[in-house]
Amino acid sequence: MLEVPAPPKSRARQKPVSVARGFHHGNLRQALLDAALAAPDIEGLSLRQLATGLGVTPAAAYRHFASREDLLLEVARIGFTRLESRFAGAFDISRPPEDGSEAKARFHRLACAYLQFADDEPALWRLIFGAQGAAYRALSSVLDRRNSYDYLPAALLGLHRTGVVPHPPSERDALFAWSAVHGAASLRAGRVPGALMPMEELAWELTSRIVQSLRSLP
Amino acid sequence: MLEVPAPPKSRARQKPVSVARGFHHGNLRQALLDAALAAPDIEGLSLRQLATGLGVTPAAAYRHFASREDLLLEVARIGFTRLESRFAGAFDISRPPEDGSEAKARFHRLACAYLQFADDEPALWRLIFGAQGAAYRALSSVLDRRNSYDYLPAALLGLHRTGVVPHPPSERDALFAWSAVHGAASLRAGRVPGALMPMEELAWELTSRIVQSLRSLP
DNA sequence: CCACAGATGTAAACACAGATAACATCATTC
DNA sequence: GAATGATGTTATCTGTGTTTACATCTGTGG
Repeated sequence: MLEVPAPPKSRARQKPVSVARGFHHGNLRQALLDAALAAPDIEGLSLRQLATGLGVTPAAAYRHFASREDLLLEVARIGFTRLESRFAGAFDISRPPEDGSEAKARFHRLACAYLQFADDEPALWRLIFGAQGAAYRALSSVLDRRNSYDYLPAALLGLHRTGVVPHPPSERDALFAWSAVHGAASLRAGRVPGALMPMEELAWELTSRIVQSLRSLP
Repeated sequence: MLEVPAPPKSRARQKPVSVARGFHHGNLRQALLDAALAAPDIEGLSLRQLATGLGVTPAAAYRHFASREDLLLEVARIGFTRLESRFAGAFDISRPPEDGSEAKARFHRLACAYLQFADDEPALWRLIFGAQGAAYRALSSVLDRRNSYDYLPAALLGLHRTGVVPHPPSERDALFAWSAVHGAASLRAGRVPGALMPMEELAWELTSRIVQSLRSLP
């Protein structure tokens, strides 16, 4: 439920990321979300600090969120859409790749998007996938995951259509690919020494090995 | 506040997992650790509940642990050694595999141990690897990781020595294998639908694909 | 134009958490 | 058999999530 961008009546405010209308605060909901998104440790933040940090009473937050958990879930939802938009930037899912080289490049860019998200927004990554992916699971039932879940199969399908991989991709192929990339991102987020090489190099290692494994299996 | 079920004087105690000496409580430290290990959500538990649940004052816990975080770190350390002992059960690292079939079986059992740990002790798994693996990283500097870090390289080396894989295993080979298995375990812990097949089958999928990828790379 | 209604924020309070300090008690040891 | 140190208790402090009652602002209809 975003209410943002259009002032209903008069009022000529330029928006400094949040404040829009001329309410008591000027939509606090978005300000709370923004502050949470900017926190270095989203899961660890307190509603009270968040509220008082915005010059507002703790109880005010409860006009916009049912609970702290509810706020965090909304933040996770935003984080998820950011990840999705990175996927969308990796390649255009509606246009098939021209040749094998482009198909491999798409797969590589998709892995890069995943890894780069973990690098760029570690707090969001932890919120979504950390702690057994509680937020992730809670979202899965609500979110239409179609978008984000379709990029990996599409990338693998592209590899097959362009002749890089002989067999059409199965769900298990996708699971394996996802496991490898997700696991590498997790190890990287956990600062495991071996996973700290330059991101594109890591993505190349992963994708080329995954492709290699897909070439030869039934 | 539960009053202690046991009279505070003499008493020849057999140890029911924890209580040992005839102190006020009889070693509380271990009792706290045991209670924490048995909790369904270790990270979410409170020192107070833990203490009062054992019929003891909250402050008593601070005689044995500097802080809640300290207790959790100790629990994580125990969890890590449990994981290690599962690795040890997968194969004897001091004896090389007889042939390729045994080498592959060792690799498979190692993956099984990893996945089974996540299945059997989800709370410990989350504590160690969840939330960016904070506990895991905190432990890494203290723990002698030699033991647990050596099983995967040993398994890969066995594959090479028995001729399953042509090239000697590099660190990147190990990283890729670890990423795939760790990622699958994470997705499984997060109850991602695709990862919920029977554990041994999943392990087979993973290990055979990893071996496949190792066969053909430089 | 202005009172009303609903949305928004405040003040005060409750229960609970982690943590500390001063005190009590027990087990061991000289 | 007292001294001593490890262990547990009784307050107490601060901070957090959350709720309740009240105050204020905003937009709207008479």
